[in-house]
Amino acid sequence: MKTKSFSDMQCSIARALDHVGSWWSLLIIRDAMMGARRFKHFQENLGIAKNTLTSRLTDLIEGGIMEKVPASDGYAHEEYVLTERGRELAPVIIALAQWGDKWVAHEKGPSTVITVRESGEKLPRIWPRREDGEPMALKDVGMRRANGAPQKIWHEEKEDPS
Amino acid sequence: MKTKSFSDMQCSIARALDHVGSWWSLLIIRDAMMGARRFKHFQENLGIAKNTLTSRLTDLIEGGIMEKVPASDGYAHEEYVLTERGRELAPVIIALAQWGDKWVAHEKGPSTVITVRESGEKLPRIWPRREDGEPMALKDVGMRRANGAPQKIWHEEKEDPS
DNA sequence: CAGTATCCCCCCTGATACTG
DNA sequence: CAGTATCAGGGGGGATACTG
Repeated sequence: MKTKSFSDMQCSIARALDHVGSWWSLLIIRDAMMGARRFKHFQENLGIAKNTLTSRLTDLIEGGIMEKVPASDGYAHEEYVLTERGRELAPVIIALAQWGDKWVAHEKGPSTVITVRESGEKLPRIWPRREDGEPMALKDVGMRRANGAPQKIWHEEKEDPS
Repeated sequence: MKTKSFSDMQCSIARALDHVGSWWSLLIIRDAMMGARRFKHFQENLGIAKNTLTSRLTDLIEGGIMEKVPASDGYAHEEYVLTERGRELAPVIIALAQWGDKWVAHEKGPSTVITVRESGEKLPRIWPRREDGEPMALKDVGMRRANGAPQKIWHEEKEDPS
């Protein structure tokens, strides 16, 4: 995602997107979260071209999201594992998966199943909550631009004709 | 995001990504959530080319994420608003914003502030939780491929040499 | 103001062949 | 197996000019 890098935007979302890079990145991260560690695994499971995979992995490493480590089994090859920064993308992945499940499910059903590991139950929907832990209605979530950033039109209510 | 559409993958995440389209889509959705409704608003705030914006908006409408409605103020122009399907992308947006805030913040601080509207407090971190509502450690979240889908390497523990 | 129409560029991606 | 190198394409994106 170049041509107009998002990284200089003073917006957490844009900056996050800039780091995550391209769509492949999310899928690579997803696979890594499911246990993929080796080049071959990513390549086979994603059906991605090798050079593209190399490129994406490099980006992810430069972004501090993954890192290259010696093989866990003592073999010569190296492996790719998520850093903490990368692992903390889990809420993004989960939110995407749950949205996809609900709104654009495949006819054969979801392929990625996210669970509470100990109980084996499906993970409850990830959702904004109040301080007390209660899930809240989306309309009760406020989003606005902060002080420093240019405030243009909006701000809470939208009924201004501009 | 073509060349290899993700939509035929039996993976909720890939399918979600396919619908959301390109990175611009997320930023458009973000702006819509903050109250932007008019072509001009999106264009000015995002600094996106007009034809590109048209293209992205069209995609979002075709994907059922936004819809075109008559202007709320009675003017001739039309406006773009999120559908329920689109609004439910909020967890994705929020997760991205919070990740960006934490890991790749702009030196001037975050520009997008997400709050609990009534209290005005910063929204608690969106995070996977158990059935009882307690937030859980990421390592306790399970991700695996479902029955129908090809199960390759992973599955819970990763210590298999393949 | 809200687009549409052109033109062009360039990055992402894929395919193939090659190397340690 | 894990990449790197090279070549080619396609689409997303930008700039500008034009229209209702």
